[in-house]
This record gives sequence, structure tokens and C-alpha cells, in this order.
Amino acid sequence: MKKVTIETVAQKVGVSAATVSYALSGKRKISQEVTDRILQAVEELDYRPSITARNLASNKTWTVGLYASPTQNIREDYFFNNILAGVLDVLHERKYQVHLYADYLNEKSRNHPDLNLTQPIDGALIMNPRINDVYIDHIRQRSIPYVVIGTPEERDDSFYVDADVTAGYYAIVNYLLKKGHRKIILMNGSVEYTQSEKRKTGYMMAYRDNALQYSEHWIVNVPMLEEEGYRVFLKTIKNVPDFTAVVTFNDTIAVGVLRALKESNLHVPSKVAVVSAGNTMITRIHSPAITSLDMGSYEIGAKAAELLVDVIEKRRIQPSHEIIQTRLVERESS
Amino acid sequence: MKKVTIETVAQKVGVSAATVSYALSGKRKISQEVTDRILQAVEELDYRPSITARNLASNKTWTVGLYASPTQNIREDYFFNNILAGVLDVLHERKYQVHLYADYLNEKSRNHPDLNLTQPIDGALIMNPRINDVYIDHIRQRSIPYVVIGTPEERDDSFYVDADVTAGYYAIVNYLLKKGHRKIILMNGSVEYTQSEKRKTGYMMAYRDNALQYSEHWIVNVPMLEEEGYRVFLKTIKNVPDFTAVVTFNDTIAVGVLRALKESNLHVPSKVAVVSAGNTMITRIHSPAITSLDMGSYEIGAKAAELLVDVIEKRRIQPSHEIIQTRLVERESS
DNA sequence: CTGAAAGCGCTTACAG
DNA sequence: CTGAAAGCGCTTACAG
Repeated sequence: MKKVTIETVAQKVGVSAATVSYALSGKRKISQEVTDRILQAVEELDYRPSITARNLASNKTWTVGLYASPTQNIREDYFFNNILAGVLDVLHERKYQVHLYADYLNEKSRNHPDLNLTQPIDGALIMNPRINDVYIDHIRQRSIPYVVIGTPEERDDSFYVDADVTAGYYAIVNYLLKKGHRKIILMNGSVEYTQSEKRKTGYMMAYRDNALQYSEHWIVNVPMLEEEGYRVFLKTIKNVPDFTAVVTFNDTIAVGVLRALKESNLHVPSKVAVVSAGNTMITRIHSPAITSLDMGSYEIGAKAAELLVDVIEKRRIQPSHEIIQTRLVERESS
Repeated sequence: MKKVTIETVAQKVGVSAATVSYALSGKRKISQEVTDRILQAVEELDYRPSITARNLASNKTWTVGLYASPTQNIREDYFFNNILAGVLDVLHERKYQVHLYADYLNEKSRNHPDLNLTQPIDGALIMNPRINDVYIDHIRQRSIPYVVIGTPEERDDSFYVDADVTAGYYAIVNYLLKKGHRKIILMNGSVEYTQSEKRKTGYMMAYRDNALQYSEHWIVNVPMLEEEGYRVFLKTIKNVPDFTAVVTFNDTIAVGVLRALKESNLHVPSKVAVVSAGNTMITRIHSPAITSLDMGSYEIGAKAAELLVDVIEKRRIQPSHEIIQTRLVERESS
């Protein structure tokens, strides 16, 4: 059986392919009588337009690329789920679909071939940008509209949506300092991510504004994985005696840290206070429940998606950004 | 500046577009000298082939559609993360990309328009199938290769990958019965999912093989959300006095159930034993740690992706399935 | 209100 | 080893 195309429908009805196209898209008024016959033929022939052909002819794909973290991180981090839910809810509503890419840059070459083999997209959403981000570079080179989820290195010429992470970490550290903590370990994320920088800045500002000193030795960078949080923290505390508090990059690392503390017989919160960021489900479930910075993850995803659609559809041209307020949720761990 | 197409490159080099195409794809031997000049022109012009045009001409998209749960569920369930990670790892390696669809059937009409507006795909992965699944119907109608993650209703004519959930629940209930529990509540998922059926079957078989009776009142269906698990469980225990164990559809529901038990001052495990399925990160972190059935989620995702690629590339034609063994991981809750 | 035709940018069978 | 040309299945500017 031959493939049913727009031509098949046109011939059956006795009109041109153009008329069928217009009737279906509604871009031109076609008489009711003809429209009805077309619709009926579509039904009878079970005609399904080729989206590929449509994409090519109209130069529009209704598809957005979502550049996410490595799958290893996705497996452990609920933060991704929330962002994703926000993104999907908005995009589906606006009739866009999403192409999901996990990041494999770490394991393979920086000139990852996938970047060029990529499916055609109308726009891109880039999560958790790096300093000197090759994905952003790549997208920019191709002049594809994009919105960064997080804060990009060059803030002036990108659209982005982020929580006010620096203010958030300022609040966390301030909160701990007011409670009398003086030696606070920051289990930060990898240096390559701009988010790590922002967290460190908040940390430093809080110390400075309280006229207190911190040491660079108290700040360590660690991949965002539970096991790494656990492993690196055990090593760190050997070199940093008498610490009384730990702030982590995210909930996942916090879980690793809390496990290390338990094994080290350092009671939380009586001996050590722990504060994380993300406020994902884990923080409520963990025992002790973890004090965590809520960064409005779902909202970030949703706003980024909305912004991207606006950019794609040219309702916004000039780079802008949206900063979501954070909120510290106190629980048992501090 | 005009768009750089294969024609631009061809003209610059002084060959035909066909030659450029062949040189780039390697589908025909082109002399080294010409190839070099083409590669150089590609570089100089920063030529990027239009994937849309390629898709149309070659009738191949290198794209797979992943039909996932509603975003509401995605937000709470790590099981999705693990499946997704397995799927992405394999698919990326095989050079396929993934189009992600969340399910909105619940909220909108069953003839969801998105099903037809969908981007062109070479194959589909359908998670958590329903009884009488419209997605499967839709994909089948379009004759698109697909693999079900989970077990479809019509087992004979679909490819699918699933854990041996029935054996798993048989093992769980058997384990609880051997421990002396007699009245075991099954907080099952919604009836529309085939997974709920499989769980119930395992539950019933264990009772039968132990020559014991269960009551239909002990089996309740609940949407796979923490809050629902909490809410419905509180209602259920009013009608089922003296129960001593609870088995849940997944970890998310278990969290809700455990919260309800805590509020009801029913100590776990001394008064009530709880066993879930999924063995996601949550089960280790929760206090008490949750006994859970490991269903090899990452493996399921990876195998399903592998199978799908085989089907797409016609290395497999006849419907087959793969059943992953489950494993009960004992923790504090039982 | 509708049609004929060009165009989107590739791939690939046909021919030499 | 390479080219000319048809074809993939749509959309849309041009024309009437």
C-alpha cells in the first residue's frame, strides 16, 4: 500500500495539495463544503502529515532541546525531576516538544560529535552551565534561541532563569554564624559549574559581613554525587578539626555527608549542623530531616520554558533574566 | 548572509552536491583529493547539514520517543530517573536521541491531539503501560517499532522489558507470611496500569500457596503519589483493623504510608512491617530504612533501549521480551 | 475562494 | 570515480 500523502488526499477530494494544506492549517479560509470533504478524506485515508516535510518546508520544528546533566547525576538528583516537570508542563501546553540530551562531555572528547548530529530544534534550554560552556558556545554559533537554567558566565548576552543562589547561601551561612558556628565547611560542587562560584560568593559575603574569617581549606569542590560527598567529606574532616557546621552544594551531597558524619559518630545537629540546597523530597524523608534552601526548582523550569517560547516566537529579543527568591527551610539537621 | 547548504559547498569545491553528500556520509568512495577539498570547504563555510532535510530524504530520524508518566509522578519517583538513565546511556551510545513526552491523558481528553502532532520518530519506548493503552494503540497504528517498559496487555505481539514483578510480590508476601503476618494490606497502584495487576497476582499467589485467606478489602488502589498514599492509607486502616503489614506499589507510596503510620503511632517494624518496591535512593535514606524490592530499573531502561534499537534496525522482527529478576532488599521497616 | 509551481535541503538510484 | 536529476512531502508566495 502506497503511503498516504497530502497529494493522495488532494486527488481523492479533487482539489490541489495547497488547498488541503490550507484547510488543515487554517492559514487560509477554505469554503466549508471543501473543508468538510477534505476532513472526511483525511479520516477515510487515515492521512497523517509528515512532520519532517512540514518542518523542512516551514523551517520550524516545534521542538526544544534540553541539555541536562550526565545521567549519573540525574539518577541521584530530584532537582532534575522538578526542573523537568516545570519545563514539560509549560512546553507541552505551548505545543512544543522536548529533545532530551544528557551530558557526556566528561567522559568523552570536548568536541562531542553529538553536538553536530543533533536534531533540528527551535530553541534550547541549557541546565547547570559551566564556566566556558561548550554547549552554550555551540548553540550560539548556530544562532539558536536559548535560555540558560542557572546563570551563564557571560550574563549580558544570554537569557537565563536562576534562583538567587548567592543570596541563599549568604542566608544559610549567616544563619549558621548567628547560631554561633565559626568553622563552616562548604562542600561545594565542581569548580567548572557557575553555580559553585555563586555559592562560594554567598558563603564569603556572609563571613565578611559578620567580620569573621574563613579559610580556603574549608571550601572543597566535589562532584555532585552522594558517594563523592561521602568520600571527600571523610577526607576533608581529617584536615579541618573542630568544624561545627557543613553546607553542601545540594541534597545529594548532603546525604553523603550525613552518612559520613554518622559513621564518624558526630551527632547531627548537636555536634554538627548540616544545611543543604534543593529542598527536594529527600530532605524531608531523611533522618534527621535536612535543613535546606528551597530554590523553586519547578518554578525555574517553568519560567525558563516560558521565556524560551517568548524568545523563539520573537516576543522577546533583548537578553533578560529572571531571578527566583530562595527560602531557607529549617529542619532537624541544624 | 545566505544560508550555507550542501550546494554552497559543492559550488565552492566545483563538484556536485551528490559528491559532497557521499564524501560526508562515506556511503561512496570519493577520491582523497576531492574529499580533502570538500572537508576544507565545509570547515571554511562552517557548513552544517540540515538534519530535517536529511530526515526527509532518508526517511530516518535517529530519534526515539519516550512516553513517560505524568509530570506529577515524575517529580516524586526516582524510579523514572533510573529508567531514564539506562535509556539515555544506551541510546546516546547508539547515536539515537530521545524525544520525551510526559503523559497528560489524565487531565485532558483521551484523544490527545499531541499524539498526532508528534515529531517523527524511528521508534518508541512506552513506560508503565495501561490496560487498553492509547499510546500503544497509536504507535501500532502508525506501524512504528516500539518496546514497552513494563508489561503490555497484549503480550504476544509487543516487544517488552519488565521485571518479574509478580514473582517479586510473591516473594514479598511470602516473606511476610513466613514471618507470621496474616493481614497484609496491599497499597496497589491505579487499576488502569498493568503493573498493578501483576502485583496483585503475586500477592494472591503467595496467600494461596500458603493456604491462607486474604480479603479484597485489604487491597486498595491509589494514584502513585506520596500524598495519595498517605491520605488513602489513613482511610483504609479505619476499615481494616489489626493489620500487621503493608506492601506498597512503589517507594513513593510507601513514604506516604510510613508518614501515616507515624502519625497513627503505629511503630515500624514492631507493630507494622512495611515493604515497598523500587529500591530507589529513598528507601536507604528513610528512617526507618525501607525494605524494598529491587527491580533493576536502570537495567530495564538499558535493555529496553537496546531491544528497541535492534527492532528499529531490523535485527529483531518477531516480538520477544526480557524479564529481569527481582531481589528483595531487607531493611529496618520489616 | 482556489490552483500551479517553486522551494525547503538533503539522499540515492540511474547513468556513464 | 563522479554527475544530473528525481524524489522525500510538505508550505507559501504568486497569480488569477
